[in-house]
Amino acid sequence: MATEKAIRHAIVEQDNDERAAAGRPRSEPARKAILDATRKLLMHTPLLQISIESIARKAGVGKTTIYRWWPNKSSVAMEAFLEQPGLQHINPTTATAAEAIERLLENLIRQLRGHNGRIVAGIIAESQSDETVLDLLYEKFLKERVETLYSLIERGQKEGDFAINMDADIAIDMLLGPLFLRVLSGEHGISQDFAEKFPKQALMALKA
Amino acid sequence: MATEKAIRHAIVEQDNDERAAAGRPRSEPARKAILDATRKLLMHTPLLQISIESIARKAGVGKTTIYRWWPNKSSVAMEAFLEQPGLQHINPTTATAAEAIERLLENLIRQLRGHNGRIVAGIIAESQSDETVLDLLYEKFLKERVETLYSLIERGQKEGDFAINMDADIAIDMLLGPLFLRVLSGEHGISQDFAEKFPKQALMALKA
Amino acid sequence: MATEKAIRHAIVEQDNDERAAAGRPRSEPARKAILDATRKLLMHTPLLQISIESIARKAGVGKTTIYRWWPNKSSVAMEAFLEQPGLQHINPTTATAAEAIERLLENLIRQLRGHNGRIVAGIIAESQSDETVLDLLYEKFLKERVETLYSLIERGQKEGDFAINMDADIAIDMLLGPLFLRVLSGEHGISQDFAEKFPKQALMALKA
Amino acid sequence: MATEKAIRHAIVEQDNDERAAAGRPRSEPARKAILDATRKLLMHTPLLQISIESIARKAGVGKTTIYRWWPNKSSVAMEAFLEQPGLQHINPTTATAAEAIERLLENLIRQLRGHNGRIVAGIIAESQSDETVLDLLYEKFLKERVETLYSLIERGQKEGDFAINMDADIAIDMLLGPLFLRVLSGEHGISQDFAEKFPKQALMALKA
DNA sequence: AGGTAACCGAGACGGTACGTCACGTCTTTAC
DNA sequence: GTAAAGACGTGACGTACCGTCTCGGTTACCT
Repeated sequence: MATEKAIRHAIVEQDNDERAAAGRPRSEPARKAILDATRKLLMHTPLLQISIESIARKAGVGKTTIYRWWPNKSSVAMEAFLEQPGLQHINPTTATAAEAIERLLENLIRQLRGHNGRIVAGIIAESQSDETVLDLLYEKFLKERVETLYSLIERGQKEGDFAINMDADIAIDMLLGPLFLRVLSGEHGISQDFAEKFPKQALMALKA
Repeated sequence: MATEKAIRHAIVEQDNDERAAAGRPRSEPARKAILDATRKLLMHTPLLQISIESIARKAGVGKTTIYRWWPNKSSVAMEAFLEQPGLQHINPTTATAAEAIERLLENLIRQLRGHNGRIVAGIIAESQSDETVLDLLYEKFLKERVETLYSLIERGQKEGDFAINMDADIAIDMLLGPLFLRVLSGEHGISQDFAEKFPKQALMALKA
Repeated sequence: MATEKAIRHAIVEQDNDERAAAGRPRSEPARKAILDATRKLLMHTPLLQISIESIARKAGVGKTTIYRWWPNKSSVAMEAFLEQPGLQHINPTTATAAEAIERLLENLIRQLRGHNGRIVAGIIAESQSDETVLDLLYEKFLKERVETLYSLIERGQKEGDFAINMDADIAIDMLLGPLFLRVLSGEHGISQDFAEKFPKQALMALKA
Repeated sequence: MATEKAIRHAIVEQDNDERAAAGRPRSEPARKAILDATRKLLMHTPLLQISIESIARKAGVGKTTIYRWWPNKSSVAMEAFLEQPGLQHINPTTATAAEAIERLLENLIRQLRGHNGRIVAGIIAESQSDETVLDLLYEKFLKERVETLYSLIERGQKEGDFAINMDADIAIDMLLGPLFLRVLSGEHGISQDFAEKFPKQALMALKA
């Protein structure tokens, strides 16, 4: 059923080129109020302790309006998270694959520090009882970055910069794993020290 | 209060050499029933969806008995998890630091595949709203392994096997991060392919 | 506002001799669909459990169309009930007042057995939180019968058939009370046995 | 399920002679608070418009505590109604059956005037979608009175005071029907005028 | 013929209440 | 003092309807 709603949602999002559907159209103010309220709550409360009711209350919105458009609170949190400015993936264009990966990691670290880290951690936590949430997080946030990393690693290998006997999937895990480990490790997430040292050290590990 | 109980618990566990406290002693059958029931529930249900009530029901035990000895369900799950055979840390004694790390990783992977991975993932998820749980997981399960890795990395660096300009903390993250990433990534956790390739590839990354 | 709508409704019904109002006229098919759907739902569901939404759904009609013409579901149910054939009051013309009353009661019993009884019971029940509904039921269904009974009782008293020291209002209650008591008593409403015996026995009670 | 709870309730009520059941006993203050709150709400609100939540709120009690002991709000209302002083049935002992019936009716009228009438009307209304409620009302309130009337009518017939060709069931309906009709007729229920005249006139109807 | 007014279906909206579940605490009897 | 049992106040769940609203579209009368 979660899937059903997610699909409906996706369809509604996409068929804006066709003529408007019958009935009163979705309220944009309500949508914004919900996502704003969610973002504000996520500032100082772990997702697990946030309830749909508290979001509805804070947004001045009926519970049903939330349930009509999102299957669960993780999805709301995810949309609130993804809608922020500065979260789009930018494909780094640099001379070498190594440099591009370094930029990508720096960028990702910047995006996952502070509140955002807490939010992502909350979503991952919640996903442990609902796989579709995790899939959505991958699809909407990670996929582009992973695919970019994949091609960069291949390029680096072809150009002789990176070890040739290296599984790309595992290499990607070694680039992203430490990040998420820190994000999930509570307290203050990614430290300044880690943010500075990790991209360079990760690259070293890929070198031939 | 969680902390208070955890401490009481620790004391109770350790003062078995002192004279017995007054009153009826703790019921060992009840303790076992609780942990058994928890393990069975964890086989096919994510921790998030398990309730203290369901554990009590399944164990044929009063809720109070659980609350008396554990501060929350994550702690129960953790004790159920740690009490299994084959989970102790074994300090690998081999010729080289590299080989020792490889053994340690292989061992850890073996311990985190299947159900155990789901349990650990559940505990990490739950920890997002309660830091003490994460601390306990580190203390009881990860600490020894991390410390061993730490000294092995230092030894490898001294012996010239590992890169000298490498932050040990980050290196450890690169060894453990991919593991936990897989464990948390749902579905079937650590794949056979990953299990075989990762330890070797991780070591490559440390090499000078 | 309920009153307002009821009044508007009444006007609309009656001013068919005046020139038609501007704008699209009321849709007769929609009106019929609503009343039909209501009747069908009332066959196997108590009024209390029927919702405006379920009527609209079943009738293939917008909720607004119902709210535009009826103030609440009891009014819809009542119109659905009253629109049936065989429910009009027929003033019995017989030699004696006693016989006329007997005919009237027999007729009323016939009209209130089966589904109709359940519907009336539902309307009375609903009326406990909205007096206007009860008023409407009296006005549209009971009034004529009560007035007829009133004059028949007076006639019977004048002709010496009925006790002279008898309050007519109370006498009417004794004629109608048992009927509605049975109708409201659930299960199967008015039994065959009651239907046969009551009119005669009620008359006995009026005799001088 | 309603039945299940009602049965449980009944059992709990009756086995007070056996030894106390395990577990924390039912809270008498909570029970009283619930019934008091219900009575107060019924003073100025029809039962249909009262919600379990409003009762719980007013009583300072959890919703579950109500659901634990009563299957629906009608049952709560009924117990609140029946627990009042002066509602017990008193078997009138007088010289003649006629006088006894007159006393019984006077007593019943007294018990059903004012608020109590509204409450009973609300219960009957609610019962239209749940037969068990009506059964309970009969069992706990009406049964004794009906049985007493039954034997009084028989006695009156034997003694030659009442018409012999009279169905006792229907006679009882003619005694009680008008009462309930008035109670259900909204506004102010049983009028002073009715209260004074009805018992005598009803008796006249039974006379031979 | 075009304008306009009221209708129609669809369905989103802010609400209220539902009946259930689990929480963590408490109060009882029994061991 | 611990244990099982189970009631307690609390609060969130996800659902059903409420009565209102806002759309695009329709249908009749009135210029």
